[in-house]
Amino acid sequence: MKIGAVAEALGMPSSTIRYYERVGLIEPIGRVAGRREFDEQSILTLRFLKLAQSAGFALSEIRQLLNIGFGEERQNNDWLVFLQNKRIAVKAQMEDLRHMDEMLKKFEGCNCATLSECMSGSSVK
Amino acid sequence: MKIGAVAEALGMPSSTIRYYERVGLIEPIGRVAGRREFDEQSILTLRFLKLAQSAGFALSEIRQLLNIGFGEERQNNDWLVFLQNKRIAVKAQMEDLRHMDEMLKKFEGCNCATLSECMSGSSVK
DNA sequence: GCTTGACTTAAACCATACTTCAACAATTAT
DNA sequence: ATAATTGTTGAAGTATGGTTTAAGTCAAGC
Repeated sequence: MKIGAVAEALGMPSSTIRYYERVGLIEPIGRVAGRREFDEQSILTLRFLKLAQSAGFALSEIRQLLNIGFGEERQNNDWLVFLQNKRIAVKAQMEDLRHMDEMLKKFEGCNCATLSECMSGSSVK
Repeated sequence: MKIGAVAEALGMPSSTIRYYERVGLIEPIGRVAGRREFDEQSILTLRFLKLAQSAGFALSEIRQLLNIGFGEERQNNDWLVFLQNKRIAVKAQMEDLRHMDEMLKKFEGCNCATLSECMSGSSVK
């Protein structure tokens, strides 16, 4: 699959994909006559990148996930610690969002004249 | 309460608070002898700002929440639509995070040699 | 043989969110 | 009283993150 098709399929510009390769987020893509030829694996990695990004991960974090995740480093427990910390961060983020949603819900239903009134009211801490 | 004390209390630099006022995120703070004097209301707004921010809202979104939330515009239903959209976005974000957490959990427990293997496996779509 | 898509590297761009500066004024501590 | 601290302004600068573009070349397919 050539870069244009991949870009189309994943909904990201080719330039971005080239950039990801350039900065080492994805493995160097094999060339056929100088053109990148993507296999399932690299496309999956790009898909993962997109998902992780939309979940709020920075490219630098995704890089860590991709780099230290598979291979020899897997044996030591840095990886495990890293993952656990990430999961804690994800849960904290979800907690923030839950809290925010509660607040929005309160806003939706209330008749407060000011934000302060709303925030100091019962259901929003 | 003066800016230094507020900054201290909320854990944000004074410069940031001045910036928020400058760009209109918070109401102009009344001055006493040229110095800002913060009341409960403005401190609550700052608190809200911090919370919303940690929940992943951009300042531009927070601005909308603060600007169109209270006052006459409250009467029309733009506000309601806006809130509903925000809540949908929040839920979508939570969904992404849930998905990400599932993936991280999978990584934690698996022995896959590659990310692709891991991602194409059973529990991660 | 020309359009289309891809290639390279370096530099440019855009957005977000602050932060710093200079120069001066008011407050507070000694 | 005077020195140290804290505050004021507006404008410009910085940091980070993530692309995107420019300029020039190359190869493939119609």
